[in-house]
Amino acid sequence: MPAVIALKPVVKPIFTPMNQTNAKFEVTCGSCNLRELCLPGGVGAEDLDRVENIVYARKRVRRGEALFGVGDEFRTVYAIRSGFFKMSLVDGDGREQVTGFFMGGELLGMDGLGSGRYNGTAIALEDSEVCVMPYALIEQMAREVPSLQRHLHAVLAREIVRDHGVMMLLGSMRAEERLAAFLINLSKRFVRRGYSASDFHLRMTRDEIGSYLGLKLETVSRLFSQFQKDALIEVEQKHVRILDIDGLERLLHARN
Amino acid sequence: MPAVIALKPVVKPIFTPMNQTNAKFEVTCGSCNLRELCLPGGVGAEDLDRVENIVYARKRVRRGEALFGVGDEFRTVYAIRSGFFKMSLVDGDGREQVTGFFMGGELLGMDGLGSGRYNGTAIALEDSEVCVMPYALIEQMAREVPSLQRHLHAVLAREIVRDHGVMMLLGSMRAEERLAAFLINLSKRFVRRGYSASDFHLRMTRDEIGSYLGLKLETVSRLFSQFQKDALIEVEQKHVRILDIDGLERLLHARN
DNA sequence: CGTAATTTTGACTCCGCTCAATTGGCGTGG
DNA sequence: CCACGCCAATTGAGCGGAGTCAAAATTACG
Repeated sequence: MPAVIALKPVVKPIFTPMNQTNAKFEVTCGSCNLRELCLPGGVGAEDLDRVENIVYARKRVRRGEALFGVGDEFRTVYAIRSGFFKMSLVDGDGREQVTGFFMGGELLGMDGLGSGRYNGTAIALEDSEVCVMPYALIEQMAREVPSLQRHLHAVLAREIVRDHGVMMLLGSMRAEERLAAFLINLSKRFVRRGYSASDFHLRMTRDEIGSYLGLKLETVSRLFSQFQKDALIEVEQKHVRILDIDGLERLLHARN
Repeated sequence: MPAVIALKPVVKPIFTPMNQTNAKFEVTCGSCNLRELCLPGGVGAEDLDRVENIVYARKRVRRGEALFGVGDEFRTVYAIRSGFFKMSLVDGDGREQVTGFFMGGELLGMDGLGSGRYNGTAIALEDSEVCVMPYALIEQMAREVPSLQRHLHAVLAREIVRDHGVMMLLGSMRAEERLAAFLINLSKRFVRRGYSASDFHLRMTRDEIGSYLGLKLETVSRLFSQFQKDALIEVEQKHVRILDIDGLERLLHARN
């Protein structure tokens, strides 16, 4: 604890609270129901009170707003407390690529760590709240708490593994397989957070889904219609109900 | 130093030298010309002699052999001392996806860190030599040497950024743009290692290039032929000479 | 309540895939 | 050393899946 307190002054002046009430937190990591999914994942109770001090502030991000943008100086990592985000890249020619969708307990901004600047833009797809964790504090704490260090590495590695999965999806699946994989993935992640596995609200547009899956929005829309015709799902705008998850799985694993 | 020595016995029994002479290293990190690209990248001279102890052994891998395979227990990270590797994934249906090609100074195996098992297979595309670095040692040393910790994180983050680049490539580029991007990327990496930017030997097959780029081998072959017809490159089997790098760049950034 | 944004659907096109045949390299063994 | 066989690469012909362009329908939002 003392070491952390000692470090804070160094970091503090940099982080001027941007727009919101963040002084005292109603919820600490210890009582946060997303803890297991989040950065303090593998940290035992004995170290948790120290690790909690990593959370420097809370920040609200309104739907449509950017949490950070490409090229912004990297200083902090964000944990999603509530809400939903997309991460995207734009190359020199204005081409957008959505690299992922993120929900409660997941971490944003770690890719900035390589170059000192965020490599992509994080945009809230609904009103959200994040925990602000200065990287300097994480670094410091990771040295002192091995379980945190281990978990931090695991989180980074898991992001790499996830990306490889997306590469496989983009590199070797057909359009309908991609959408099936996408729906199954969303379903699983909702379940882990206590929501329905079969009934959920898409927070992103067809265009954003298409960008993520390497398809055009028209193709995504057609596939939704076709899945509905095949009694795999029910879609009404952004509301999706999965009727036949096994059917989706079969579609996904169908050789050819 | 004492701490490291103390740790070694714990780890040692696990790592029985597999097939090669690895007792004494002719080359240490300090005198390795790939150091800047490698794990000890940002580590100053004062800490280098300690960090060097991370390299537990050297290992030779013959062309075609696997350095590790999917599902193998994760214990070590490998740094490529010489040679060339491909990393690939196979999903349940036998579908292969090449997730990357790796050369001198680059790290292999870090994705295993998330789950305790390697997530993909690393196969040597030419006779190669790697430095074997037990993760337990890296972890330990990262706690003691902040510059190593920082660099380790940076390396992980850069892999994520790289993967996002590939996602953009797969998700929103046309075939010829993909191949142009691929050639430009290879060229840059060869240059950093002191090889020719314009004249190199592809160590992978058309099929492997295709897998990486989300294309079929026939398409890759046709594109090589077309690039040659357009006087952008000269190809003869695995030998490539870039004649017009600007032309390739233009092709890459041509909107539509 | 009106305007903009998103989604759906249709018709047509074209890029990259499939299938197939041929050529070329390279290592192995007679 | 050459012939054989195997694997990699090239090239062609034809096809089909996803993209493009366009218009209409529905919804979201100020």
